[in-house]
Amino acid sequence: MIATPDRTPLPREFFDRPVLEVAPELLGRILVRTTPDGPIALRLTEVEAYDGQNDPGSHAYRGRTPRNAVMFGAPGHVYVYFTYGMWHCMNLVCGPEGRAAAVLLRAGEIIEGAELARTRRLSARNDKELAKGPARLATALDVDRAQDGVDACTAGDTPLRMLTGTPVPSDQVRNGPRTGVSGEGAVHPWRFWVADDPTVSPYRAHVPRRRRT
DNA sequence: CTGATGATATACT
DNA sequence: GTATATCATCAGA
Repeated sequence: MIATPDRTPLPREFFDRPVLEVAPELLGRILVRTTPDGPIALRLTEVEAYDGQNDPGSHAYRGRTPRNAVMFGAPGHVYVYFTYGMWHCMNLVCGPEGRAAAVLLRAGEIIEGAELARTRRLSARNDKELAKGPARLATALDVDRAQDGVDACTAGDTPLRMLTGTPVPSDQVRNGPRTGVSGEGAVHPWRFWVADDPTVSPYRAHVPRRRRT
C-alpha cells in the first residue's frame, strides 16, 4: 500500500543544519506553490547542494551581492536567481544565518495542479518533463525574482511552502557530480536524486561556450 | 541519438 | 570584454 504524504510543514530547524545533511533529506518532500488559480504541488526528485563557505561553484563564494543576499539570511527561505538571460532557478537556504549555503531544486514530479503547470510549460511533451530541470521547475511553478526571499516555513498566506511529504529512504538516494559546474567545484558529488525516477533531469557535464562571432 | 546555436542578466576581469 | 547552478530548436547521423 502507498502511504499518504504528510502535509505538515517542514520546521525551520530542518533547514538549520549543514547543507550536505539537508539536501538528500529533501528528496520526496513536497513543495506547494499557491497561485491565484490554485495550488501546484511538486514532489522533489533531484537537488544539488551549494556551500558558500568553501565552494567555488556557489554564487555566494565571492561574497554578498544584490543577487545572492538572501543566501546570507535565515534558513528556510527561498533564493531565486535569474541566469543565462532567460531563466529562473530556485533554492532553499540552509544552515545558520551568515553561512550562505543553499540547495538548488533541480527536478520533481507535479502531483497536484498539473493543468496549471502545463499552461506555463507548453513545450513539455509529457507531464514528466514539466519540472525536469531547474529552470523548467521554476517555470512550471511560476517562480521568479518576485519570490526571492519568501519564507517557505511559515503557515500563513505564503506563496511557497515546504511540506514533510514522504522522505525517500537513504538506499534509494543516488549522488554524483553537479550539473554544469566548472573548475574545482565540479569534483564534489553534491547532486542527489531518487534512483530510477523518470522525472530526474539528464546529467550534462559543464562545457564552456565558444564566444559569438 | 548527438552537437551547435541563440536567448542575454548578472558578476567579474 | 568573458563566463555561467539552462533550455528549445534545429541539422545531421
